[in-house]
Amino acid sequence: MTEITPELSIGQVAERTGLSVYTLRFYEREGILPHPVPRGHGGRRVYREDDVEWLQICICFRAAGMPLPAIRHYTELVRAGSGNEQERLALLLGHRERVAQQLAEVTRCLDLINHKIGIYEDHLARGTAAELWTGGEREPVSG
Amino acid sequence: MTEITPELSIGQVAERTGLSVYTLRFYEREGILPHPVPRGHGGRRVYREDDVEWLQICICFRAAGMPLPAIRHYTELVRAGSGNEQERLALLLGHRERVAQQLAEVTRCLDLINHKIGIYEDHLARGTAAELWTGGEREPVSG
DNA sequence: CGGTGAGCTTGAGTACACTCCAGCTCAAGC
DNA sequence: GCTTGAGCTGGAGTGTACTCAAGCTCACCG
Repeated sequence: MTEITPELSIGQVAERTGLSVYTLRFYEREGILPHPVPRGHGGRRVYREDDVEWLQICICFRAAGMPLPAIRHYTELVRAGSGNEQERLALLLGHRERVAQQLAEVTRCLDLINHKIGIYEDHLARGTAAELWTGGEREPVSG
Repeated sequence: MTEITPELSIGQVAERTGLSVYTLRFYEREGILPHPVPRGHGGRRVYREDDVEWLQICICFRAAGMPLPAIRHYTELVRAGSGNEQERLALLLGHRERVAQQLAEVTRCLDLINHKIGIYEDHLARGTAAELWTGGEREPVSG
């Protein structure tokens, strides 16, 4: 199914994920990967495409504000194998709620920024910029 | 226009904004407020509703991942008065881009979580949970 | 066979954003 | 008049998530 390249060095994983090699080693120490990365010649880490995919999920979780301990917790559940799917589901549901909240917050912020940008563009266009602080600047909040 | 309460203590501002008094003092030190907070009897900070509004904007910016130095920069432009509206606009436009990116990322993450939740709910409903890791777990990434 | 480059480990250092402590001042209540 | 509570200052401490340093091993290249 897959093309080739079953094995990846830490440098290649860094390149693919955008994480630094430092961070990859750090994540391994932190138990963020569902299994210890096997070592090849000279003790070098040997990653596989699976690991890159997993890391991309983790990156996504991180981007949504999931702290490393929570990711580790999820990882541990997966590592423990089947039998705890309820728990995994609960964890995901909880996280979904937090992400949805964050999404709402960020959206609200974007609205605010757009509103402010509109005011600045408007006033700059007609040269009434001097009144921005006492007039327009406060508008987004109070109204 | 406003009801009453033209003056607020740091404790009241903390209550209204959800920030701690520590954070409020910290933000002042960091130059996050557009003017030094005046002091009343016994050197106590005297805030006004304006400040609460400004802080709420800052909280919004923070929630969208704007670092404190960037907020300070914006604050400084506002503090400097009129004449730098182009710069403020540029700053806002730049920040909007970052926020939009973050929004896309968080949305993508929410999709991923929803996808995973769907898989777990599905499999739990029909008792095929044992195959999740080798089957469903990787699906959200590879497909 | 010496240098370069990628990787290894342990452990320390950094950046950011708070968070708290010690020791102080007031004002009000009992 | 003493305690309590809210606030003050300067500076130290904390938690999170990296990030880097020192000193090492290999494999490869000229």
